[in-house]
Amino acid sequence: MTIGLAPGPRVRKAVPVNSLRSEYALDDVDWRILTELQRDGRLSFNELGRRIHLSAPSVADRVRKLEQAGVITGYRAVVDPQRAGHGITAFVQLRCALGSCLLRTGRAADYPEVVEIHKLSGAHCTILKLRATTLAHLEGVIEQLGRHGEMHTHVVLSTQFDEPTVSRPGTVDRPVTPATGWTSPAD
Amino acid sequence: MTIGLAPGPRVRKAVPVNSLRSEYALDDVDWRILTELQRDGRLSFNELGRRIHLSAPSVADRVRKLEQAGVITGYRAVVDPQRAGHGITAFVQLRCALGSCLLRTGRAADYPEVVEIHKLSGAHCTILKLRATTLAHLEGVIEQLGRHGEMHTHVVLSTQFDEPTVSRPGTVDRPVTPATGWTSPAD
DNA sequence: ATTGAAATTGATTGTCA
DNA sequence: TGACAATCAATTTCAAT
Repeated sequence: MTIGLAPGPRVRKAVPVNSLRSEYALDDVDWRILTELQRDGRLSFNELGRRIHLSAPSVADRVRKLEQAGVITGYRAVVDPQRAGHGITAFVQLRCALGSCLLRTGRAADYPEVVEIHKLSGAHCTILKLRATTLAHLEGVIEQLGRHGEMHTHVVLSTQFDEPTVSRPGTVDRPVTPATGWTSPAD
Repeated sequence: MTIGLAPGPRVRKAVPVNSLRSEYALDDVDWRILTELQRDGRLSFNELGRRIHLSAPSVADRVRKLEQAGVITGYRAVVDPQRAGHGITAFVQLRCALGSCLLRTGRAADYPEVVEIHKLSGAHCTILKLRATTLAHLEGVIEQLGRHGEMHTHVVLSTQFDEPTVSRPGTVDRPVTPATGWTSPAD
């Protein structure tokens, strides 16, 4: 009963990552949809409508508009890095040498270990989030990256919280998701 | 055709976050499933099986095992923070005062703005990722957080890459997802 | 693990308020 | 815009090979 119940078609495509830079105004209904869909991205229009008290055709329309407006950029399964063999997480701050900035030269995205790249204000121009299988693995990546400039490495000992969910601006309804599934690399 | 095609049932529940600390060994098939499901979390067993050349019942079985093993922890819609009104992202490093460590006292998870909490090695004991609607908003949060210890704030100017996807350890098949939908707070 | 069949559920359409 | 009802299509699941 906990397991899958019923069959039925569901073929909505992942996401046409169309970028319409229109300022889509989100109302209450939109936010309820986003909340539910961030909690369970596989909800059917039927079930979703049931939860937010709206008819299936209506929610379908809303969802499509949210997708086309670029608010919803996709649907994905969330994989626990630990259980998938990527036990090590690290943050790397680096100040790029002018000529060899990682963002321009090395194509940091070429490293599968690089999960995030952000340009920052402050002394260090960039912060990277890395994910590696072992410390040895991490060491290798760090070594490679080191060529792109001065860097500071911070190895994550444990992750207390990691919830990409976007919540409604004026609301403090964080679903209090305890760090389930997130553990120390050493535990 | 780009839009939804066909109807059909799909009621698989979000995720029984059961924590079975069994070392589930992932083989090639598992990784192909994870890859596809991370790309499109709404794939049906049929379509998924079609893509990895496996029968629907088989993939269903696999997926269920991956869920129960805690490898797949959920399915969620991905929302673009920018388009959802959260234009500001920031990293905060803080060294907790012994008595008032954020992780123990303040329940950092109570702040909806706190999206990630990691304990670190190195001088600063913790790194937080924040998400706010405006700089003023961020300022307020920072101020609150400041009571928990010495901290360094880094505001994200732009995000080049943000792909939570977990890739197969030995593989370098990163889908080269350009920073679509990720832009500077100021653009 | 695959193939087949049955049952169920979901998506979509058109119409009305 | 949303709700309702009906049609159609695809999926899930179960059985047996």
